[in-house]
Amino acid sequence: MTATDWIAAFPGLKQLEPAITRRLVETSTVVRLAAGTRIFGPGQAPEAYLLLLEGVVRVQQVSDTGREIVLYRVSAGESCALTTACLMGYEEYQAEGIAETDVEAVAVPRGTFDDLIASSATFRKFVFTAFSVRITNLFRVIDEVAFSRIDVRLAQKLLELGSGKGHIDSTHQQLAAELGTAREVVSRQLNEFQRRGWITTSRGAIDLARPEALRQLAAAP
Amino acid sequence: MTATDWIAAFPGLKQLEPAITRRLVETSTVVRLAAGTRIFGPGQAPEAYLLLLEGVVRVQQVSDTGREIVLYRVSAGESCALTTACLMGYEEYQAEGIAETDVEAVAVPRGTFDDLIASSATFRKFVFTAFSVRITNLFRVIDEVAFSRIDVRLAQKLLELGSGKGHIDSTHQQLAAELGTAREVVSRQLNEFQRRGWITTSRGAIDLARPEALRQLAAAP
DNA sequence: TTTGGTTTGTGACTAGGTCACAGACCGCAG
DNA sequence: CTGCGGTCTGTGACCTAGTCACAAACCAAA
Repeated sequence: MTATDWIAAFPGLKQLEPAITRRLVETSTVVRLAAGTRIFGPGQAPEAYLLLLEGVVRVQQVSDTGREIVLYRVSAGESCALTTACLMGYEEYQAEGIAETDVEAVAVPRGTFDDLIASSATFRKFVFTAFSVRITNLFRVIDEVAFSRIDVRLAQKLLELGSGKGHIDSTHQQLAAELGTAREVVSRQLNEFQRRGWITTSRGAIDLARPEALRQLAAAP
Repeated sequence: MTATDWIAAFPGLKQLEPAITRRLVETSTVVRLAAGTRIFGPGQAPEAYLLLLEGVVRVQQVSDTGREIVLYRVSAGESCALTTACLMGYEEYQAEGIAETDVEAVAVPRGTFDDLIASSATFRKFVFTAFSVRITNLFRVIDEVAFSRIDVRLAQKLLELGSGKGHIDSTHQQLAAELGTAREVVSRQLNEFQRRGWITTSRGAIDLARPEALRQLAAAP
């Protein structure tokens, strides 16, 4: 990945006007962050607009009582859109962003970001679409936390995390943090799933034995 | 309120460049909506950027099971920021906006909004700050729904709704929708508050007898 | 093989959401 | 004024989920 061709990784940016593209490429830098790095958090404002080339960033919230909940994830090809709102609005961010894997990203400085927003309708569309997706997503999170049963939510999360390989490397505690619930609750639900033969568990890992059964539960009203 | 002086109602817009101000005033229209009007909702995309001059818009979500939760309110002097994200990103909105009182607002057409974003740093700042505030707020909602006790949340809500006059005109059902919980739960908590002498209740109304007691509960960890 | 940290299991209890239904209250038509 | 229908509130029984305390299992490094 050289400094000049990363634009190709973002479908929404391919249509950018040539002069704009040059400005973007010239002033941005490609940064690498090790897994586990805290990218932003309360009292730690982000100072650049991030476009992810590789890896995953997890955005989560920690309550006063120490319980956690995952708000959303940013993957390759996406931007840290909400971070930007706070970047632009100078508000303090309540959530924190953690590099879940090694991350490679383009850091667009504040000034360039502002210029791009001003001068390119394509870039505006790109940024606002990203916003839009995240916000719709947040609304879904609120809906689920407030109104969905925990077994349904856990089934959904298992399918989401184990998509494809049918295997998940997470502790019960980590799954609880995903859902914003308590570890014991996850343990009990997993036991129930295992009793029904839907999954098999071992320390720090889960295998989906009957994903279709989970899918049926996940689709419950 | 004439068509030319409403800008004064928005502190963030006072610094706008004169040419921009003219453009904004000339292409926007002041609209009036009766209390109860549904301004936007699922399958009903907003087609203008709204700046509230008078009244309150309630943005809420209705779950499949019919339960509701209030996400936030937009008051005079504020903008329907999140709506705009969806307006710009062309995403379908999951939530709905209801005029809670009679509402007077400036409707800025999509084209003008786009022009303003492009040409005025002041307007950008205004819009992004509004975003920022809303998102921070949404994060707080998620935190409270996921981790706060219902008695604490109800006490907070009573104080919020009864600010000043110490009187609230809401049914238990409406309060439940504010918090995303069930009516019975609210009824029981209100009975408990009344038993302690903190409030007095009557059909469709609540009076705060000892707000300082509620405040103490609301501040609980 | 011991030791210490991490992960998981479990029982007892509390908080809160669900269900079913009863009664209270209110405005209004007769 | 008196019923009447609709809305609002109260309540008990029950279920789900979160909390607390503690034990057991597992793993890795000393």
